[in-house]
Amino acid sequence: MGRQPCCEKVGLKRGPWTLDEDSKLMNFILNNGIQCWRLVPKHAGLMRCGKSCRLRWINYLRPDLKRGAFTEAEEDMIIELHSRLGNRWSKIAAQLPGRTDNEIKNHWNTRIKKKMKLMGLDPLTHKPIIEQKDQVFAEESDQEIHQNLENQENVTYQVQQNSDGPIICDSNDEDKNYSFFKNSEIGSSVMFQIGNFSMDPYQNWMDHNPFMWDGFSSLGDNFP
DNA sequence: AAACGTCCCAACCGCGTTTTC
DNA sequence: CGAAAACGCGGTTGGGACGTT
Repeated sequence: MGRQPCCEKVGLKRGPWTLDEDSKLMNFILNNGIQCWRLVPKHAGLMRCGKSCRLRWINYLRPDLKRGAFTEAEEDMIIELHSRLGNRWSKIAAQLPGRTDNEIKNHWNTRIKKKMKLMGLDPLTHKPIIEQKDQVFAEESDQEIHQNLENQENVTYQVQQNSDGPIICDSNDEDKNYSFFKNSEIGSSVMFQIGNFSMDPYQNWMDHNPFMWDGFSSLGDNFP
């Protein structure tokens, strides 16, 4: 023995909701609340399954939905939350009043992903995308890293402007310039903790670059 | 104006978890 | 306690809207 089936599977309507269906569902829920989604379509006079009613209510009919375009602040928050929570859209939506998980997911897939790629960031990892020419640096630098490892603890580079945008320069060797930090502030310094470098230069970059959403760390441990 | 391509989003699908019997 | 349905979530898709050729 288990639960009763949620609805009769035959004869159910699918596809886009009509105004009449919306009206019936809205009126029923506003007058009766939600006790059991299985019973909602039956009592509201709808030929839909409870699951479909639930989705329609949550994503479209709920009176507290904000609707309209996402603001810059909302986008920033989504990016930050995604970097911490990954594709846990319902958790992300819980931090954005009036927005649904479906809405945020759609916005992420259609807008924010592209925006991040344009910024040179991988939407999956939120870390800079290493281009082909940078990979040459990464490969060449491996040997150098190990040489430095024997000589000093930290290596400092400075971010400078050239015709192609920000580059970092080895402060100890003016001939060595690397087009690596495209979103970095001109004049800032970059210090690698050489002692923590591994054999994999790509992993080194992932683990030790100093530009990883530091501004968001203030949000602390308020998230589950 | 028509054909085609791209974008966007509502809705569906399938799966893991929770709840109920 | 196990079985089965409800629930909730994330991935995917269908098709309308819009832009481009």
